[in-house]
Amino acid sequence: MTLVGRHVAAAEPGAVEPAGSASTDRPLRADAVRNHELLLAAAAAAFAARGADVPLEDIARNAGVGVGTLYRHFPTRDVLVQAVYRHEVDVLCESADRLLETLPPDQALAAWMQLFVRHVATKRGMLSVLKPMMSTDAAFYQQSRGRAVAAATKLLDAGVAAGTVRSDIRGDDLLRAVGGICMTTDQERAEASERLVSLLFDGLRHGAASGALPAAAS
Amino acid sequence: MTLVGRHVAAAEPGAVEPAGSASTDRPLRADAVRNHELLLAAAAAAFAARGADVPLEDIARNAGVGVGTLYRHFPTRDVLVQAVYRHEVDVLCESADRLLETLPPDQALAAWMQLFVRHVATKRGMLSVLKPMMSTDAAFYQQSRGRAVAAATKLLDAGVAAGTVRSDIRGDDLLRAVGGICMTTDQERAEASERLVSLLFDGLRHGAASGALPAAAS
DNA sequence: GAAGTATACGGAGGCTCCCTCCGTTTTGCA
DNA sequence: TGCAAAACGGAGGGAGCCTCCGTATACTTC
Repeated sequence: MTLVGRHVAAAEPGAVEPAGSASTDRPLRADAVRNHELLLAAAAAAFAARGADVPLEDIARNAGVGVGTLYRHFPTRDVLVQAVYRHEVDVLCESADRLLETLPPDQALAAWMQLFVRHVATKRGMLSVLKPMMSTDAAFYQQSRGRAVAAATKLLDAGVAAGTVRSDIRGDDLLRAVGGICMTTDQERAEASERLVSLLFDGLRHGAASGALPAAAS
Repeated sequence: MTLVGRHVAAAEPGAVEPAGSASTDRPLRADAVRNHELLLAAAAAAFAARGADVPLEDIARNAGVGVGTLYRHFPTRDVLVQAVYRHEVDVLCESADRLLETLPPDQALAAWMQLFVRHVATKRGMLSVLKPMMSTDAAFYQQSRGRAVAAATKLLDAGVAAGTVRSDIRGDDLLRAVGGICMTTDQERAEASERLVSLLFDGLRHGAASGALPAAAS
């Protein structure tokens, strides 16, 4: 998980720094990096538990940090929401690689789909803020989606190569399907989503090549 | 400008009392009716001028009324927003009848289309609140739209009957077109919308049954 | 039209949350 | 080890929210 962008500047929501690349400014001090991460984690938990309207002071307190620090890192509630969102997507996408290293492709895919369900469930509280921002700052969200699609594609491709996953499903289709299931499922019963998604996964295995050329389908 | 949802007490939106019509309960006292209308007017003006985040206290003050009174009539910001919206649609639809009584059908239609432009322009500030509510309470907004379509249809039909408006356009098409123009037009220049809409109107006259060309209405 | 009563009004007050400001602490560098 | 620069923290002044209850006003009845 890369981090350490640079000191987050003005309140421009939309100019969130991609943290990985070396930045033009001097690097953050060690304590600043630590607090940035603590705040991100506390915010994610708070948004998930209590919606996007949680008092920022609570988030600061839970992060073990003063409000001043919170505002220095995230001058605006919107900036914080976006940062949390981006961070969660980062984690999700990176976990795809990690899963591929430790599990057979199809199992990695199954596990990742479940992670995705959790991911969406966690975001639900933020939705009321996220949705308006999606039209305001469409590019940002498009990009996040793109990364998720790339991760899904990678997993699918690995499964196809191993012959354990069918080859006629694209990454964006998969994402749409899983996302749709999460959306329509009852709020409180995330476990229903998980079941439905694992059902979907079984579908993905059906008709896998198993070493031979995949059967045609549409 | 940074919005940020205030701590909003949960309350049932949905039960908005029209106040004008006789209700099943005992009728409102005269001063209550008056204040209800004053508040509605003040809220409409405030939302249009300063967005849906205006302090409710300001609205109360501009209505010449105490906050307590505002909260008695509209326990929630959402309730107030919905009430304003409904009221504006009411006014718009009623004006269709009034225009038909005082003007030739085609001029009534032209005038109404311009009113509609103003209507949309006025609503723009409320959009940030209105949009989320539209998914929450879709039936309500569907119904509002239905009434607007009915009004448009009535005007079109009158024009067709008089032979001054072409007959191949339906009410909902017209509304979609005008609404679309208002949406895509630049925020500040409502006057551009008005010009585009009057252009649209000229199109409506083209191919009308009779060849007579009435003078343009303002 | 006077008296009585249900209704409605108003705004002070208590509370929550926001966000800035600046004295204090920590970090990294020489 | 000493010293800036960077970062921290939280007190404090505002702004809005919403409730509560004493006061005023509108209907009703006689």
